[in-house]
Parts: sequence; C-alpha cells; structure tokens
Amino acid sequence: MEDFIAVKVDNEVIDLQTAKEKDIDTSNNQKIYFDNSNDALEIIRHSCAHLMAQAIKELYPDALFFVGPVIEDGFYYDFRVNEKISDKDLKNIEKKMKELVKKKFDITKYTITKKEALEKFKDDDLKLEVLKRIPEDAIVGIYKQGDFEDLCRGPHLPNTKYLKFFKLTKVTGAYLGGDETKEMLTRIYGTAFATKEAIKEYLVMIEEAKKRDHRKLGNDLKLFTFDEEIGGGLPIWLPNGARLRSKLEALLFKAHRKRGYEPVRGPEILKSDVWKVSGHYDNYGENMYFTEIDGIEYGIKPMNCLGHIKVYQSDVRSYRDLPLKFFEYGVVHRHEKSGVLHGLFRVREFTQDDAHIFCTPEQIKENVIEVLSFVDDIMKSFGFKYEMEISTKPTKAIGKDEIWEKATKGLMDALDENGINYGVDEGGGAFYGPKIDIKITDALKRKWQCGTIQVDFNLPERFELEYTDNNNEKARPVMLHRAILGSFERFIGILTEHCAGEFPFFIAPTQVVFIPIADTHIEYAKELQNELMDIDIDSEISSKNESLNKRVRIAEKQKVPLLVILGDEEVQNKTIALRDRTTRKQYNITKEEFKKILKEKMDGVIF
RNA sequence: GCUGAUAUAGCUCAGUUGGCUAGAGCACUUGAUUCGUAAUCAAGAGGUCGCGGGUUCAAGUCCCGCUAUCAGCUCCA
Repeated sequence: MEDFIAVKVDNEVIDLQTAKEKDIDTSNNQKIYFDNSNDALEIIRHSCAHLMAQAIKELYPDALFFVGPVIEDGFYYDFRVNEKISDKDLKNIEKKMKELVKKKFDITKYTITKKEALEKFKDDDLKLEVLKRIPEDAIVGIYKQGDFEDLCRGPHLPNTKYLKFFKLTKVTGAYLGGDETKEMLTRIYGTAFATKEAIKEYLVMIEEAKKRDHRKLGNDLKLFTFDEEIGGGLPIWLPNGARLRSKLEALLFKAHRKRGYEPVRGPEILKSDVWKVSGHYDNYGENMYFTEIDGIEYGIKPMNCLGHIKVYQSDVRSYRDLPLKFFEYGVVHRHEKSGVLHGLFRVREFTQDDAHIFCTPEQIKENVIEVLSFVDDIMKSFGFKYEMEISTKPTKAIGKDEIWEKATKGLMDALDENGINYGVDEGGGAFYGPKIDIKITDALKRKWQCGTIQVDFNLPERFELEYTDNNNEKARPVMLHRAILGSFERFIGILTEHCAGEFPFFIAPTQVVFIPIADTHIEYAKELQNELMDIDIDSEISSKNESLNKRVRIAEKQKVPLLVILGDEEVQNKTIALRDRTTRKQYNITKEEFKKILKEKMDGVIF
C-alpha cells in the first residue's frame, strides 16, 4: 500500500499515465498515495466509474455511455441501454466488476485530436454529445483497460487491481445533460474507498442518517402524518407535533414583538387582478392554485407580500413611521411537482414566519443587519451553524437593471461592512429582487436553506407605495421580505434530523412524564401536572397498568427529556425522583427545587 | 412532470411457480398483577390485501389505469 498513484504539479493532479505521456518526472513532485485522501478518492472513484462501465458493457453489449463524473461521496455513470435495469441488477454488475478487478488490467492512455475522436465515435451519439462540449482544437484522452476504452480526461489509477472496496448504491433515471427536454438515460450511483474500514464507516453513516430521517421520527414520535385521501404534500399535524410547533410559534412571536414587529394577517385568497399587478400571475402563475367566486378568478396566495402591502396602504405613512415591520405566520400554497414532495421538507401547503419591512432606501443596510442578528439569535438557540449566500437577478425578473444593481449592492454592503463572509449564486434571486439566503448546517453536516432576506424596489413601484418625507414630499419606500425559519414545516423537519428527535427541552412536545409507582400516587402526579401547567410545561402522567420498567422504557423511547418517578417516599416528603435523559442522571429533590430547575431551563432560552 | 421501484392490521413486516376461513411482533381492549428506573402474565378484538377495471374455474399474487409513497433527474420565486 506504499504505492503512489499520481502526482500533484502546480496543484493539478496528474496520473501516472499522463506523467509518462508528458514526460514529467514523478520523483520531484508531491505524490498522491493510495489512501482515503480527497485527491486519492477522486482518482479511485473515477476509475471505479470506468470499471462499472466496463462491467455494464460486458453484461449489456448494446450500452452506450454518456458521462461518469465523481461527485461528493462517490460517482455515477449515465448510459443508455435497451433493457430495464433495476436494483436487483446492481449485484450482478458488482459481481462482474469484481471479476474484472481480478484480471488486473493495466489502465493505459493515448491521445487523439477531436477530429479523430469524432470519427472514432461516429456511431455513438452519446459520445458525440460529450464531444460537442469540447473545444474544436482540443486533444482528447482515451483510457483503456482490457477491451474497454472510454473518452476521458482522467485522472485514473494505473491498474484495476486497486479497486477492491466499492459499492453500487442506486439506479435511477437522469436527463441527458440535465436537460428536462432531452431523453432520460439510466444512471447508476456508486462509491469507492481505499480501505475496507472507510467504506464500512460510510455505510454506517448512511444507516445513521436513515435513523434520523424526520419522516421516520415524525411517525415514531407521532409528530405529523400524511394521508392519501387528503392529498400529497399536505401535512397533518398530530398532537405531539402541534405542541412542539405551537411552542416554537409562541417563542418566535415574542421575539418579533421585542424587535418592533407588528402582527398582521392577510386573506388566504386574493383576486387574480392583484397577482397580475404584482407580477406573480406572469412569473409564478404556473405554481399557483386558482379558484373562482361569482365568475371572478382568485389566486390562493403563494406568498404573503400582498396582504402586507395592503396593510401598508391602509393608512397615510410618514418617514417618521419608518421602518414599519409587519409579520405574520403566513399559510401559503404552492404547486410543487409531484416528484419533489419530500416529508416536511417539500410540501404544497406550509406556514412561513414571514415579515415585510417597509423602510427608506437609506435604512436598508441597518435593517438587513438587524435581521441578520435576529437570525443569529435564533440559530444559536438551536445549535445550528450557518453561512450566507447572495442570489442575484434571475432570467425571469421584473424591474430595471439599475434597480437590481442598487438592491444587490445594498445587500452586499450590509454584509461587507459587518465583515460577514458570503457566497454568490448568480441568477438565483426572486423575480422581484435579489436575496441573502441563510444556509444552516445540521449535525450530519448537511446544508439546508432556511431563512432569506430580499430587497425589493419593484413591488413598492407596482403598488405605488408612498410615504411623506421630511420635505413634505411623496417618496417611495423599499420593501424587505424576510423569513428566519423559512417555514415551520421545513425547519421542524430539519431540527428533527439535527437532534435525532431529542428536541431541546424548551420545545419538546412532552417535557416531563410522571410515573406513579402505584395507583395511590396518581393524585400527587396530577397535583404536580397542574402546577407545571401554570409555568407552561407540558407533562403527561403514565399511569397505565404496566410495570414501572415498561413505563420508563416507553417514555425513553418517546425521547421525553425528564422522567419523574413518584412513590410513597415522594408523596410523603413532597419530593420527586428525577431522571434526566440528557445527563442520564437520577436524583431526588424537593418539589420546589424541581420547579426551579424547570424555570431555569425555560428562562435560559431567549430568542 | 420524467425514469425506476413500492403499496398486506394503527406501526414494522411474513405470505412459495395464481389454489381452502390472509399470518407474526409491537400497539389496542379485557382480566390477573400494584411493581423504585429500558419490555409481568393470560385472553380478546382488529384486514373489501391503496382505489378502479381486466385476464382466469380461481387473484394479495398476473395485466391496464388512477392515487400515494420511496430513490434519483428537472424544479424550489
């Protein structure tokens, strides 16, 4: 295993075949060894993709191949084949791959001109498709192992014998070149590692992620459900989930009030004419649901902006009033394609923690900063790390370029002046304005887009919003659209996976379970339950005719943070026996001490 | 929406190449048990096999359509 499989020259990975071809002396350069480093894995996986293609070609001689790149934690290959390939066939392909590995093919390389390549692959329309993306005067590489050869820029391993630890993970369809209008090819995903331990660890990690899947936990913990008769993408919140959600709503409501936001509420359906004024009808109409009342078309809101605009217009506004901050837990409906629905992550009805800040152009920066600090407070409370990304003007957009530039600059300045790092997503903005997205990272290091801040000069223009400035003249306000959690559905889904269903105490659906040892202790449990209700703590009494052990087990499996066992001793002394799930400790304390602990836990969370 | 797959009790899953009254564990109900920190014992009830159509002497099992779900692709203001 001391073998080196490539070298690095000027930060570029050069495989041994290419080094030979270009006459590069490998001894003087940084070596890449056969291990689980990123550079090595990239080579291993790339060669594994070719090995898979070779196996597929032997099993399905009519197969034609498109591209087979390395991705985040593995590789895939897109190809066309006449037969249908299903999960069951993966084992067979893997078997063939192992057979090929045993033959220890040298992986060799030669180069030809693009013109020669066009001739060579003239009967292979998929390879011609690949060649289309390569410049006219290019020299292309062909890698060969046994009888199999493939157009490829590398880098590759020197020999197939290295490929011992791989697994094909799934077979799916994928559009040619990622283009929805083109044909669908077959795609097989796989992964490969340098060592047995590494691939084992990877597979364990996949299992771990499955255990945390919010769809599974949502079912186990009875948080939410879906129903075929109700329809896809329409979540049904069960008591446990609704308890959790209402706690989150209450905390966040207070947090908004403390920051000067006013609660408002707009209607669920609005006449289509108003969606035409806003531009939603033209730019977003295909994702909206419509209905009709007395021959007039209404659109079910996919966003809450218009209601808030009408709140703004309900009175005469002065510069002295600005900024005005209106917030609403706005229920919105969006027609998501059937294939994208996914638990609580992608649904057709959801509730945004939405707000619109109406301010003067000069106030943009300070308000953006204020929102960012709001976001920071919330995300810290849940232990989420996050990063920012600015999305610029999309192809489908309303408004003039200079307005877009001004708005984008406003966002960037706000971040720059506060020393906040951010990425840029060109063309990823909303049709009415650029945005900052907040992407949070969960316990499994997966990234999720939640909150967003958007600067909008367009809707105030279209709705002719005004305020009176300090010269007693009419001026146009700017609208900031913002959400912090994004939606309660999505955020709760992410949070569920982040904490593996062990919710922080302050929002746990059931925070305390009382277990009276015998029937004679139930009364004391009820007394305590009532007292906890007064300090907004949800508790349950587990008094079913089951053994103590069983009831402890049930409560633990429901991931309830605190268990309280009550017996003769506790009733007599007005104490409680506490079992803390997070610290795994048990101790006896007085009733008052218990309530003090609970209060501290609740007071410790201030958004 | 597209490609492929799946749908059996509240949940997790068995159910041979089509062949009697469709099974299990957990949950649920009833009875016994009244227990000091992760499963007490026994009995009972519960299913138009996702929905609609077809093939067949016979369909949970085969075929078609629809709905929903899963893995991806495309999309996500």
